[in-house]
Amino acid sequence: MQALREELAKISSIVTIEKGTTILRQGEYVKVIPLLTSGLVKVFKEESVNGNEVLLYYIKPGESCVMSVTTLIKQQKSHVKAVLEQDSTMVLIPANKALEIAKKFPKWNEFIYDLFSLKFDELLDIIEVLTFSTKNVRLLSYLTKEASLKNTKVLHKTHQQIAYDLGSSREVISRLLKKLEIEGLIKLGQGKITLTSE
Amino acid sequence: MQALREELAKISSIVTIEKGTTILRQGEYVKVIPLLTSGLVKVFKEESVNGNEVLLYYIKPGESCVMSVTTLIKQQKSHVKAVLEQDSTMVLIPANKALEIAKKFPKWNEFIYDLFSLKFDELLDIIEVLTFSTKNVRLLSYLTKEASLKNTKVLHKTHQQIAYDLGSSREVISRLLKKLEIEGLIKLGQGKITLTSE
DNA sequence: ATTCACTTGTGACATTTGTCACTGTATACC
DNA sequence: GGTATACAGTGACAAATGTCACAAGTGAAT
Repeated sequence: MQALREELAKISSIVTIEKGTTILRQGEYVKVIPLLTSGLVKVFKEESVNGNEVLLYYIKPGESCVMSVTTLIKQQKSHVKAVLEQDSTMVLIPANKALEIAKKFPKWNEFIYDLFSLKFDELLDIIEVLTFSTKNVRLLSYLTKEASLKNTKVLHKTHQQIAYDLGSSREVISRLLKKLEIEGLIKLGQGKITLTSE
Repeated sequence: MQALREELAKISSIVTIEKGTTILRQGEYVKVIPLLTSGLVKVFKEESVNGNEVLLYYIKPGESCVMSVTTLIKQQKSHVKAVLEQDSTMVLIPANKALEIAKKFPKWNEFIYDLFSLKFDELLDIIEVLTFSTKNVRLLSYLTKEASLKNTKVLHKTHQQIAYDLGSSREVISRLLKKLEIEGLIKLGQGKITLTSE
């Protein structure tokens, strides 16, 4: 594992990129495999026709972008979009070196498998909720996940932003949030949502 | 690649299992990695509370079950259910040998990565349709995928079966199918749906 | 204190989906 | 032919969601 770290340090570059930057566009080819060391990345699926999008999952520090890995191997265009949610630092592994790494270090494959499994499970959860639940369940699950990720009870988000993440409309989100507030699960403020843990 | 095949032949057993058998249950631990040589396997996600389920994707001949691979590596319970849609033959790779294989044959990892990428994309498609489209789009996409998979224009399915696969109800599916028939996209018969390709 | 931009609330309405309670129709088997 | 049995159609209704058109609130800057 130490050897792997040294090898990566040798062939990779480290960059810091600012919040809001799109580091991977849908339809683009992958040139590097990013390994996040600090910050947070959101991964979206864009609707093929309109410009709408849904949040799929986050990439946290210590994780990489599994989609980069596969699109690299299969030489195909990316089917997702990745945007920095916070200023982030990442190690960039050049595409051509990544395959060698995988061959030389079995640990690397285990790492990737682990990630795949994690993200696969997150997609499964989304599909389950989308299929069997109403939007307020989806919304609540989004809020709690968001809160645990940022490690806070207070989310600084507008209803519109949430609507984008969930592929819904602002009015619907507003109404549902209001309901959740009435149920006592959250407290609403301007551009701010507080989870009331009970 | 030849060496890999020989190695697999040495350590694995081949079995033929009949249609309808559940080869992997949700919550169960994985003991073998199946490699399908003939037949067809459906993979479902079950709702955690009720018994409802959604079809996620199929495993075709030449493919393996990616969920088996990761749940094996991570030693976790399966989050999906796999049922034989047709009588199927498969090579069973013992769990303890699978890791050795992965280390010895880089090709094996590539194979798994490819599969992962494929199935990941299918999940993304489902999420996209669930988020941005109505059920009739989802239904149509289901029917065409089903038809291309079985390589026929005639599907032998009842409305109830389709409802189960999509996690919906029979009445809804019936109504939507009727609409699709009026639009001229399909022709309905008892337990039978014919796609009219134009 | 006023203004302005951003954010949120709201009522009305159309669609979509799910559910219930039936009715009608094929098909196979006797 | 008659009759089960599985399969499909239907009407009525409620709930969920999306959309439109505004109204109202909030907070920062001047």
